[in-house]
Amino acid sequence: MTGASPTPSRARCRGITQALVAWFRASARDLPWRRTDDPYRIWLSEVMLQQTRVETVVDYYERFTRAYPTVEALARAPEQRVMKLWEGLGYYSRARNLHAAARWVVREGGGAFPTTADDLQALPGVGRYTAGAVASIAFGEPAPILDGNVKRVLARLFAIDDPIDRPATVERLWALAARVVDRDDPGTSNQALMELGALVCTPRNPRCDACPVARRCDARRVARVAELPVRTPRKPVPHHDIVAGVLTRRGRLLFGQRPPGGLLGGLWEFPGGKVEPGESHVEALVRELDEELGIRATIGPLVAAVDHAYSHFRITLHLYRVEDFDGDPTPHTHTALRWLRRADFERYAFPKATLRLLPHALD
DNA sequence: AACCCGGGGAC
DNA sequence: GTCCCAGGGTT
Repeated sequence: MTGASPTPSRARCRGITQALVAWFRASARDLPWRRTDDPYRIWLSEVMLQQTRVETVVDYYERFTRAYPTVEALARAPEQRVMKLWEGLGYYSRARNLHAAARWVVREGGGAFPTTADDLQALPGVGRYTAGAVASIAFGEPAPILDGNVKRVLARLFAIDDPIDRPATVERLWALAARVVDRDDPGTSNQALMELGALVCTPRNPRCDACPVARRCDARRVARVAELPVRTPRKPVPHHDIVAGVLTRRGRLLFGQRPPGGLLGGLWEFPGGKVEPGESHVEALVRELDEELGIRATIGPLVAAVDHAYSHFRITLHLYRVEDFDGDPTPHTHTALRWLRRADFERYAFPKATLRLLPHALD
C-alpha cells in the first residue's frame, strides 16, 4: 500500500489551517514559553521539549530561565551547573549542545540569534524541527515543522498508511507540513498542529468528536483513525544486571564522571558495570573496579537495588558496599573521579537510578 | 539507512 | 506490562 496519493489541494490545506488556528486561539494551553517572544526562551523550550512531554518540561523551564534569564547568562554558566539543572530530563547531550550554542551565539553573534531556519540549524542541537519551530514562532518565518504529534496528525488527516518512521514517508510528511503552514501566522499554525496532536489527535483514544478538523480528516472519513499512523515494529528491549560499588573514605563516597557524548554523558555515578554471562555479582564488581579504577576490592553486603528503564534497554542496578581495597583509585574509563560529601550532591548531576540509590548509600 | 541517546506519563 | 513523546547526532 505505498500508493502515491495526490497532493492535497491548496484550498483543502488552507481550510485545515484556518480551522486549526481558530481552534488553537480558543483552546490553547497557557504555557510559559507561549508568554514570551524572546528567541532565547523559545529555543530553550524547544530543546527541552525534544522527546519530552510538556508537563515534564514546565518545571525545568521555569528553573532554568530563573537561573539563566538570557543567552548571555547561559553562556557564562559553568557546564556542571547547566548539567545539574538538566538532571532528570534525559538526553543530556541536549544540555551540552545548548550550552555550546549559547556560547557560540554570544561570541559570534554578539548575543543575537540567527533569525532564519537555515541559520538556526547550524547551531549544535538544532535540527530541522527545532530550526523550523524557532524560526516560525520567534521570527514569523513560514517554515514547516514535523514532530511526533504532527506526523500523527498529518498521517490521519491525509490517511497515510506508509510507516511514518520510514525516511521516504518522513519526506512526504515534511512536504505536507509545508503545505499547511499559515503564511500569515506560521508560529500559531505550527503550534496548533502540535497542540491538536497533544490534546485531541492522541495516539490512543483520539477525541474526534472534539476535533476542529474531523470533517476534513481522511482517516475519519474511511473509519481508520485507530489504525493510523502505522509504525515499523520495534525490537524487544534487553535487560541487564549492573553492579556498582560504594567506596568510602573519611565519610566521603567515590563517584566517577561518565565521558561526554555517550549514555548519561557528563553525569556522576558509582563505579561498576555490566554483569557478564556466567559471572556472579561479586566477580563482576571486582572485575569492573579493577578495570575502571585499578584497585583490588573486597565486596561487602548489598546496599540496595533499583530497576530502571531506558528507551532501548532495562537494567537492575545492584549497589554493594566495598569493605576494603588495595591501590589508589585512578580514572581508567571515567573523565574524572571525585570523593564527594553529602553537601556536594547538590552541585553534581546524577542519573535517575543513581539518585534513587544515594539515600541508601549514605546509611 | 541504522543506530544511539533518558525518563516518564497514559493506558 | 506497552507505547511514545514539541528530535538530533553519528556512522
